[in-house]
Amino acid sequence: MLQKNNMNKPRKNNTKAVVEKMIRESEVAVSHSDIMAELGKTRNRVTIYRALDRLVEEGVIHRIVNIDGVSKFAACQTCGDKHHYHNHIHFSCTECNEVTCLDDVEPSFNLPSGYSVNEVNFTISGVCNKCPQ
Amino acid sequence: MLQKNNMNKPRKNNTKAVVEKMIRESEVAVSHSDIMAELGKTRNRVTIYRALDRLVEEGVIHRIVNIDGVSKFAACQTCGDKHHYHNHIHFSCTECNEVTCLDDVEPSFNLPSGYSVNEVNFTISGVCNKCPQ
DNA sequence: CTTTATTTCGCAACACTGTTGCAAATATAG
DNA sequence: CTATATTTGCAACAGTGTTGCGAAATAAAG
Repeated sequence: MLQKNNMNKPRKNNTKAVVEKMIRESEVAVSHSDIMAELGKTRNRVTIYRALDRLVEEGVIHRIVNIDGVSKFAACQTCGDKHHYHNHIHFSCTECNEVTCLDDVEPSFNLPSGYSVNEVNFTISGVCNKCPQ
Repeated sequence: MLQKNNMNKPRKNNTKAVVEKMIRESEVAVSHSDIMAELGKTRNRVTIYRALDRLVEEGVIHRIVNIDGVSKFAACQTCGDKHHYHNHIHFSCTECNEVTCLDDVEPSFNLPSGYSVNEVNFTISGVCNKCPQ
């Protein structure tokens, strides 16, 4: 009988776990294409997109929209279980292209009355502390 | 002799001016597709992209990357000629899908040493003051 | 264990945003 | 007017992300 899944594409139904582990172990925010590069061809593009969606929905990771419009993902560190909006700054380095969560930097701002907040996306682009200025 | 440009597509070489006017007269940030919708088929997709690029480069408008990763554009109001980075908050309403510049709200934050700032992108999504909460 | 239901997955196909190369059209300078 | 520079349209492409569907894997029920 023909095996549809060959050696190159072992199906294990654990994409979500693998993706989560990868994001947790990364110092910087990770994009879909980063994950694709690491998992190679063991998983399908769409499967990874769906795993990321599920993880975001479950509040395990959060999505960062980079300056170039591409989503990056980072594990939720400082956020508790409640997973309110992420009130910290993301730094996008123009030199090394890495996006890091500056968990300790809490921006403060005062919204005019009548506005309610669901989600914040604070991204600063510049040169990070690891790159030569 | 064959006219390549028919009545439906009058070439006027003023796309940049038209686009700038449209953005200036808008209360909210405007996307490429918004402009396409208004200019209809009088201009080419690419022409509008290039006009926007030029306007951004000239410091006439600034680019806002929305939560969904799509670029929106707004006229530079508070920024002077020098056009440093835009230190104000953009509010993206989940109800009316409009993006407004909250020019008066200046977020404050303290970066760790070793970081230098080129550009900031502060977008808050939620419900704006015109929509029912 | 066997059957059923749920979840995850791969594939194909698509939509949308944005970019690039090139040639034609327009505007500007001399 | 002629030469040069800018703007434009078209085609083609790349990248990101989504959807439908049927198959496979896992979990749950009997």
